[in-house]
Amino acid sequence: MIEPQIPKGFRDFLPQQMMLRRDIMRTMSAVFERYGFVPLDTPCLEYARTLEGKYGEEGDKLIYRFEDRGGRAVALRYDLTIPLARVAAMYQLPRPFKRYQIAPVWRADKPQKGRFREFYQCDIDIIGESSACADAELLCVAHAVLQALGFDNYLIRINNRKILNALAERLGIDTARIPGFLRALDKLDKTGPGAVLRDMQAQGLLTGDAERIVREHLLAGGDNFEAVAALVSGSETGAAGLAELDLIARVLSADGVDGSYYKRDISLARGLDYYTGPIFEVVVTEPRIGSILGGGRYDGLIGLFTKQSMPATGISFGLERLVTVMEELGMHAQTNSLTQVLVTQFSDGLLEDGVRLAARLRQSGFNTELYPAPDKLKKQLSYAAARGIPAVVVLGPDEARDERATLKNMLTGDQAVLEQQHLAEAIRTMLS
RNA sequence: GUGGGUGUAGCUCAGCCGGAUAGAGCGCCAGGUUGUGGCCCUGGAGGCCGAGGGUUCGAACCCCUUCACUCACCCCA
Repeated sequence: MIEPQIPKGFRDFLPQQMMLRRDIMRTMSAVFERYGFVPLDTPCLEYARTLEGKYGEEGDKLIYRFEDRGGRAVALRYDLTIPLARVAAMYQLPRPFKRYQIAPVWRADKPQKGRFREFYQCDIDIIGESSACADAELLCVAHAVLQALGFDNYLIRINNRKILNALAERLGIDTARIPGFLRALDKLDKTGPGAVLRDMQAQGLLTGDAERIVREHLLAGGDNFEAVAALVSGSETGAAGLAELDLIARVLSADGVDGSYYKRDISLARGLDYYTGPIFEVVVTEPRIGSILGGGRYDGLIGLFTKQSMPATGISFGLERLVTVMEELGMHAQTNSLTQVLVTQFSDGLLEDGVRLAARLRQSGFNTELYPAPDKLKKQLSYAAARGIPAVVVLGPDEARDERATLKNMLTGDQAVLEQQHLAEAIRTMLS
């Protein structure tokens, strides 16, 4: 006997969980399509060189990489963005190109709460449009998806790499050290200003008057976004970044997104190296699970795969995290079955009658099961009750003799004997 | 990659300083009700106490090793 096991960080999705996941994916797809996004899929396997060097030092270590039988270096996709960039470079797509993709990605990470080695991302991206209007639309979609799923307790954090770069420049931090600067800054709401300052000092980032500026503008408390904005508005990059965020706010507001759902946040940095403009993250307050969505503009990325450079922006929902939050908050009714009607089987002699009746009910549009054996009625009713099947049709010798059947409502316990030809109508009424 | 925690029935767990046939609740199966679920009552099945080694008269309990799971850090969805 082989001990049944699955690799660490990988999971089976049993029906109960699969139904929740499927519902979330359907809701998302519907919203995506309502905003004009079209579906796309790419292989799970890419050549390693396609993925490597795109995610920063930490990211590269988490790529599942191996050699195929022909000795080629291949890798499981780490996200959906790089494969999209590859696609955008390989095909002549109409632009702006708006696609969505819901698919698993793999990271050789150590699993923990809400974090797995195989997990699903749900991405929307807009390629070929440099206006921040495109970024804003992504956030409108994000908001619409979360609303459609029943979320209310979340915050869309918005920042801009241009502003951060202008800030770094103002502080005299050279380009090579910006990632470390951002990493330190990103921890502001987690570890507090003191720790951030110490981190920056330890990295030797703060020379000249930089430390004073950081203390007074970034870590002083109050509206540090405004303070930094004032600091960088003189620089061309900084001003451009600020203008983009203004445009985004205008679009969100006009789309009817309440101001309480989003916030400009100077400490949002995002880990990936490839972001160049507006960046986003959505956090939920209740289960502390990190972000449920992340993304931003990556204008330079597609240029890595083709001479023709192309602006692009995108966001990614973490399906697992949405599921975790929805489960912990009891936001979704759990079901064990999608069956609407169970036809009981009374005895061998009534087998064909049962099959025929079930077939007719299916033709009428009901998800219908015929109980698979002539067990005791008690057992058949328990089967329906345990799965939450709302309607049971009992077809015994008495009923069969004169083309009738007993319809039982499992929620109320009510039942009635009906002509078989009136069953469908009665079930429809019962289920509505 | 670093550091904690936990492994006992299908599930959630109890089992005090080592002591006899290892327990509970839930679930499952059967019966009470030979054509009726949920509630109630009765009974039943189901455990190499994660694995290996050691200490001991005696180990689920103590020690070592190992594996698995889990949480946190780093980073991220």
